[in-house]
Amino acid sequence: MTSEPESFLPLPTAAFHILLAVAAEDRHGYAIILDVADRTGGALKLSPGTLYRSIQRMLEQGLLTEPRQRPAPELDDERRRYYRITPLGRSVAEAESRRMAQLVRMARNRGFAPGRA
Amino acid sequence: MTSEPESFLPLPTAAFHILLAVAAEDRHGYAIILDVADRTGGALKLSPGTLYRSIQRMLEQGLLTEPRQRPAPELDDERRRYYRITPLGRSVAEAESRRMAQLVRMARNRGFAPGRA
DNA sequence: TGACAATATATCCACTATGCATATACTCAT
DNA sequence: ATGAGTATATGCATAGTGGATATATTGTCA
Repeated sequence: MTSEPESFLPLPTAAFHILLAVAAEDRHGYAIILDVADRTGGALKLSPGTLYRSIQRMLEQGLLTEPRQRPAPELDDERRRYYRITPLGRSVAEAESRRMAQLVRMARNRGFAPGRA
Repeated sequence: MTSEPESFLPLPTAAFHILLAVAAEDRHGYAIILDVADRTGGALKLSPGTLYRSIQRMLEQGLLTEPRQRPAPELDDERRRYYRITPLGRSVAEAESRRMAQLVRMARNRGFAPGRA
């Protein structure tokens, strides 16, 4: 069995935001908090409890990996732990995107003025 | 204070599907289960535990009401309890639609091919 | 007729996800 | 040197969910 991306759906809000944060480049935990707050205009501030527990779970599930490579020492902060999205993480994020897009379409059909996505 | 629709976000998956189910017409619990299963092509089957507890919560929150009026006796099933969306429920569903549409847009920007919503 | 599936609502238990508080420790600006 | 900011981690309480179970009625069909 290939661990169907669909079996992870619906993805917890925090997990989806974390995947969005590391989509383009590796990021460490605190940088993820900042990225999410920034992207949502401050509407979603991940609490440390949610963030670090979500990351732990996602590492176990294989949605994230922790690359052993560190940035150049003069740019590094030893406290940081960096995270990278896996191919599975990418498929899951795509599946969740499709699920939500479909939900928005349903909402439009039922008269909840969507403001086209 | 007017009970900001945004304070309900993110809406639990079940709650959003329930609001979609009663958007156009009053429905009873079991009919909601069927509507959700039908709309999602069987992907989401609300369990009784989730459905009836969600409904209870949503009644308390003022997202749903239970109209006292029963269907004509010859069409009625006395066991049924019908639910209707409230104006607040409608605003909350609209706010959640906007939140999800925005999330889909973010996903597209970060390269998670969305299939336009 | 008798059995079984479907309709209909409700509660119990266990687990997951989340927020808030707390803890630790280092860095940076004033 | 004081405090804000950076950075990760855990403890505790609560909310949301699924699955099992319970109860009772209705419909199918062999």
